Amino acid sequence: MDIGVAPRGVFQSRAAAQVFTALLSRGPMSRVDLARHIGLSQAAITRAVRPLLDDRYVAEVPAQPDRDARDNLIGRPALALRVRAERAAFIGVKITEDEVFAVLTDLRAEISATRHAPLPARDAGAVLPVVATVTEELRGHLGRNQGRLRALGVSVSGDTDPVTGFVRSSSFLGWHDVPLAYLVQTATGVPTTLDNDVRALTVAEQMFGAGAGASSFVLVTVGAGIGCGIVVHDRVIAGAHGVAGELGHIPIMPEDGPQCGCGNRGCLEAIASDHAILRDVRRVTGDEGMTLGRCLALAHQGNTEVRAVYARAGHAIGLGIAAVANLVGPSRIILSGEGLAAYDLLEGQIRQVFAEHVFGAAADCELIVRPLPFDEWARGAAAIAIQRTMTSAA
Amino acid sequence: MDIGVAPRGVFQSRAAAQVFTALLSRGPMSRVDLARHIGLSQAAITRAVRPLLDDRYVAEVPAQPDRDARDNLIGRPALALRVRAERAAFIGVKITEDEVFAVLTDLRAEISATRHAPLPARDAGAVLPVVATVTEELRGHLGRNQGRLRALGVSVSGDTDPVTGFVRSSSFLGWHDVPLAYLVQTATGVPTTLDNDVRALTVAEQMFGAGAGASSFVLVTVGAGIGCGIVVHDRVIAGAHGVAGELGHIPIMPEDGPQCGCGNRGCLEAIASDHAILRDVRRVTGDEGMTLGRCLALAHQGNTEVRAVYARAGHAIGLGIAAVANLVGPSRIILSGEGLAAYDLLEGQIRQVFAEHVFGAAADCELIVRPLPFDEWARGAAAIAIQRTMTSAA
DNA sequence: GTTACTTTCTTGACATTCGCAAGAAAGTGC
DNA sequence: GCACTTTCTTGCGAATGTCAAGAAAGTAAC
Repeated sequence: MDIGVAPRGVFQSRAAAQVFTALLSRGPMSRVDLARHIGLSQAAITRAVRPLLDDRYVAEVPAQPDRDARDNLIGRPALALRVRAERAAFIGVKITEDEVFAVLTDLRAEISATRHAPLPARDAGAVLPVVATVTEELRGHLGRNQGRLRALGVSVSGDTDPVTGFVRSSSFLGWHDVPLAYLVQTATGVPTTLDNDVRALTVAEQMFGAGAGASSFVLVTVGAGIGCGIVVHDRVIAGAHGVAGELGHIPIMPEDGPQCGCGNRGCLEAIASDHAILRDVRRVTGDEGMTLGRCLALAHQGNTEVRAVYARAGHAIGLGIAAVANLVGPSRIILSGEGLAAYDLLEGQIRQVFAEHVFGAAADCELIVRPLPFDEWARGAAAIAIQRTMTSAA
Repeated sequence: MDIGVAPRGVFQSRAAAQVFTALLSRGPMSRVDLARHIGLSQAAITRAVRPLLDDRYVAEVPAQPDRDARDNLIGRPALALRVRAERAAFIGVKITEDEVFAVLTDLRAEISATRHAPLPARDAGAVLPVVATVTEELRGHLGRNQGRLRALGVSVSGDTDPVTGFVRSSSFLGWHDVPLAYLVQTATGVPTTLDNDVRALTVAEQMFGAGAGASSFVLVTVGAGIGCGIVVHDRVIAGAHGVAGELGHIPIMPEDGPQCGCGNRGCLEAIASDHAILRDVRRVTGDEGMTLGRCLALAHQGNTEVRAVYARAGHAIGLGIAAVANLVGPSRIILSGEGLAAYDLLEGQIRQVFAEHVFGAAADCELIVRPLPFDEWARGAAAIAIQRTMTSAA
């Protein structure tokens, strides 16, 4: 029932917020293009843009050359509007089970500094000082032409409530009902937003990445777990009860598949996560000291049994994304992961199985592979903070 | 990019359309309740309601007794507003491979007359006269206190384009690029809208059925095929390329499952559709003359092998809806089907397997079983016509 | 019965926002 | 310098919505 509510964020009018969002995710544009794009008249755009110029959130740039048609040379040259990305700074923090990744970004979520720090323990008492420290360090990197630090976004895996800022439960961290946003805010003094890590990454891709411009797309992350963010009708699906995109736990081999941490057999995550691959390679090689890095090396050396493990994983992922594609019919699927080194081993299988099992016109969806290292996850948290601060009613 | 466009349908203002829609799907309400519900001020509601009263689309009714609290006795009694369902009439037509089902309905999609007619052949030339005939017969049932016939909705299975009114392809009917809406409109003289049959049924459930009030839900239909309509963010997912909700073709037993018509192995539809069940029962009984009715009878008599066939189908459906639930996290799942007689055989397995494989809080979603006979499918087509006519910009 | 009280509904004044249309601005091409 | 084209701006009116005051319609108490 959000018809009529105008998400305006820090801006005076809803139109201004729309203009700003369009410029953020689609890049510099003239007022005419903005009008076409947003569906308002040029007059409305002119009026909406003025306060953005006054507040120095956007600037006019002469024009883009626009190499193709020379049509563009006749008539009054357009002035493009671009976001002044340096106008504000944000920090994004992704908390994993053993490490904290933090980035300092501008308004466009471009990273200007990064910090990693190991976690001595997983409880909130141990995590908070680390977050406070990296925040303080990143703050030190703020130049004087870099706008003040506006907000901080934190993301963790698990069930989070973005509204109250509580981590309802996070199995990786072993947390239950932790008021993380409040704790981080008091520890750092920076206004803090919290969200699920995959949702944050999805929002980042939607605003600034491969999802920009698509009203529906799916982001799949393969790594320690298997995550999935689904955007439909221009919004991330949140799930009526806070759970959605659990691609990792759809049944792929429910009869005879490996045991999953959730209690079932044959979940995608039990077949294709890093942990599952490591487990299977240890089994086929009999080497209990096996590491992920050596798994990769063996596969690249041509070890048939190890390659078969990766093939099975790729097969399972292909089935999983075919299921998503058949159900939601996205315009794009973005495949990404923390451990990107294995892509060459997985991609062939994934694409082939996907192509086999996707139905009808759903096959027209693009399959994009986009390795997203851990810093990108922290960037996702920053994107959440940007979105919440700049374009959401609060 | 539909921000800002105001779907107003036949009404003057967007607010009026919102009021009408709320009254349609949530039943009679006072102006105060409407204001709370829609998120407008009472003043705005008063103004929006007046033309609806003038045009006799809604009427004031004294009040509902509201049995619970006696709080409601103090203060000025509220006047409830109800839709005058008899104000307009609609016809819904569902075309299957061998029969046409048609219903005459009022504004609330309540059925006042039905017609079935067999199809002599499947080509459009054979279907159109039948549609024209049943339409004319239903028109004859229009009483003089029943408002004039406003629109007609047709639904078929397959890939349809609601905007142009073309059936892009329908494998059941063997049609490709048939301008069905135009053809029906010229054959009957009634403004016609076309949509996919499952999407139509989903809209009907959303407006008038078990999906009313839920901003996300999933409708699963089991029968000749396996269909699925997904509502997220208050809208049916359409799919970027026109395909979505293809639950029937998600891989359940891709390794060793039965062959599906789509070319793959182990699609849900190849395991749990009527046809698949019939095929399997024929195999285990060795009786090639087996019919669906006798399958049911055998199962009810306790035939272990036949019951196992149904159990496998229920198992597969349970896995399928668990996959949907894990991905989109709906607040409800409505299980329905053309052939409802088998529910008692399937439901136990479905619920058990679903409960096993649904992840975390996604398990909080309600699982509602709602047999929907064929007339309800025709009603769905009428609901599409109602929605398109009354509440959509066009 | 009259009066106090509570809630619903209505109405007038005002604010916001947008589109339309006219025109100002800023180029190219001749 | 002039014709032309496209972009941007501005004045005005229409639509829509909120706020606040008050009218309306009942119950409850005296």
